[in-house]
Amino acid sequence: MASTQDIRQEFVQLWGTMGSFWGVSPTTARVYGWLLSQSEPQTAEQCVEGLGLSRGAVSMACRELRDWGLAQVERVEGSRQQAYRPETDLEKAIRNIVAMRKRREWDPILEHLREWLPQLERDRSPDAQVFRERLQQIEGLIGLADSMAESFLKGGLVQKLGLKLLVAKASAARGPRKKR
Amino acid sequence: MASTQDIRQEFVQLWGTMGSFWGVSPTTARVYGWLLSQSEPQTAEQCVEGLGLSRGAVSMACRELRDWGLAQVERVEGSRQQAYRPETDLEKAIRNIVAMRKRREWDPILEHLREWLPQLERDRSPDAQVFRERLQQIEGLIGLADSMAESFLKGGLVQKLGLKLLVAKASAARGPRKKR
DNA sequence: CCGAAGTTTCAATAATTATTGAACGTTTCA
DNA sequence: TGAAACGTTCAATAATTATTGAAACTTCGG
Repeated sequence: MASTQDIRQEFVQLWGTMGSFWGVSPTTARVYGWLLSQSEPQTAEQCVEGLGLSRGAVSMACRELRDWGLAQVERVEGSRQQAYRPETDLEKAIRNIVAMRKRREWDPILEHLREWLPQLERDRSPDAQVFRERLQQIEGLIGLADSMAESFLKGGLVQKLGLKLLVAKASAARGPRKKR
Repeated sequence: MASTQDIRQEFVQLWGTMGSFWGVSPTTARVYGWLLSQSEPQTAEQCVEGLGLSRGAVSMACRELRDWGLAQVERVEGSRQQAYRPETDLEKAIRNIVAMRKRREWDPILEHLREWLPQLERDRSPDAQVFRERLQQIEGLIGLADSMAESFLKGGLVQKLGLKLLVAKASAARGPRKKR
């Protein structure tokens, strides 16, 4: 049967594979997972030992975590060491990630689309017409996603929408029983 | 000034960089972009010429697009060639992508979490306690994301929620004028 | 059944991305 | 001020992922 230590390692590994999902390297994600799995803030040394990474890799991962607002650095009492405290409010963590990816990735795409659309209007060929319509559709959809992201960043979309969905899900489960 | 051809190339390139966003290789994403940018379904040969890719790469990209439900294959009249027609309903496209990623990536994570949680209860140390609470939080949040994804897949979340947001956005723009 | 036209496969290679570790900084305190 | 303890950087290297292209396969008309 798996010990807490085993599960911790498996969790850290799994969490690492999700790195690409939110745009960081597996190592950075693993370090965040490691921090989350511990009750106390961890020093770089502890991360090195726990994860089998090089000193440099831990340093870079922790810096990236700080850039994303996913960890804070603290001084350890009576030592020169630093310890990293993870952001444990996951909704806040997600909000930080969404904000950064939106700024870095979506916003430039929207800009490009809005720059291209007027230029395409000058070409009256049916082919260019279709292309323009497609870009317009894309612009609309990404614009919508952008609004949703913004709304999420401002308030608690998760609270409002999430609760509604959970209630709906619960009542659906209560009513017609699960098939099979 | 940029011609339609130039813009098409830039768009295809940009679209390619978004591949990692939804979990396919840049080439696959570029081929989808190319198909979207054309008014008529394209043969493999046309993709090769338009994108400067090898025959094999186009073949693999198109297969992946079919797997994701993002393109259909059609026979060309009076020829043995095939032509690829892209899914142009973008909401449907997104739904396909969400469905596949959910199945491939989120669902296994949820399974693991639900397998680990009971095992952690046997360890009564305060450390394991904290770890368990963190995993519980994660499980709750991913579970919520899962419900939201499911709701999106079933009905038109975009229609319902999107319209609401668009209206809110429009009225905000009407009221207080844009700053600067 | 043959061969031409087209498509797919996959081992080899190229390109990209992640990781290391040794050298360089910085801080602290005797 | 010096040296020990710790942190950071980045060029070199390793690992991973994407792409090619030549060989194998399929389909179809004659």
